[in-house]
Amino acid sequence: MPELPEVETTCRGIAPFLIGHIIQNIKVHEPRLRWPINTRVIQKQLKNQRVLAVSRRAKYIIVSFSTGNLVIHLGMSGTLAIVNKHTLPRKHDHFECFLNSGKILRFNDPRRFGAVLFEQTDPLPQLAHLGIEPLDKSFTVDSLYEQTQKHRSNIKTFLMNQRIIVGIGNIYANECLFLAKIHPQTLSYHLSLTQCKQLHRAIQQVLKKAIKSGGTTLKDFYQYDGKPGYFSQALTVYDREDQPCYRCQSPVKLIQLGQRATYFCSQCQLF
DNA sequence: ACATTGACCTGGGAGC
DNA sequence: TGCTCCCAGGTCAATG
Repeated sequence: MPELPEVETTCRGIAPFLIGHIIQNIKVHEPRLRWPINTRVIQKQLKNQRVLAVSRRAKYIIVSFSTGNLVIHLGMSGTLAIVNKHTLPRKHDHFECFLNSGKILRFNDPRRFGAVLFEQTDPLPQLAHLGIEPLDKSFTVDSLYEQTQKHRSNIKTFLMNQRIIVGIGNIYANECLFLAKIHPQTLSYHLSLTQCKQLHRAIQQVLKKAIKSGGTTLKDFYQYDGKPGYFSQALTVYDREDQPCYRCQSPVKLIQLGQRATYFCSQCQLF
């Protein structure tokens, strides 16, 4: 579930509890995530190490140590939480880091699509093929337009392709296209420069606003302190099939694109 | 080199 | 109440 705003929210939330603190112990309750957790390696590399930095790249969270990096992906249903040491583990708590402050960093993930890896190589192999950060200065209208001309898929699938732009998943792809008034089935190379301008603006606006709201909680996502994200209340088309469009009142449509639910207004969003 | 499809998992809701 | 079916925010390997 977690897209860029949720990962960013999580990252900002846990960072103050981690940076400068020492990992005293690690427990792996369930190593069978997307890639199996190598418990022995993680124990050896993290134990008694100080956290130097916490950062985000695409939908990955990177916790840096002098020995290497812990790379965490939340998959579809993963959350990270900071809890006190007496808080009992819940079902699907797969991984825990015990800090010298008495706090625990816990990774919970019912569907186990997430990942926890330790990497010593730089650059990190998981991140090698990732595209541009949409909130970065380098993400410009021109760079977006150039990319749209290079690809053959519809613009919604394009937006979700992590090799092109990172961090946008199904919810925010729908939301961005609604705000930009672009039909999701538009072929990316048919977009005009003007449409790219609108889309560029929409992407930054939607993501920034979602981060401010603490992300979107539909079902599984919670912030590091257990609070939900409040952007759900600001969703304009996602999960609103047959409900009136906030701009023109015509019913929001639902179609499948690239096997994903795609919501849009057929009156407002044009080719 | 692209774009598209199925597979990986569990849980919750709808329908019977 | 309980069963089955379908759906879910992501990614990657295997196809075309």
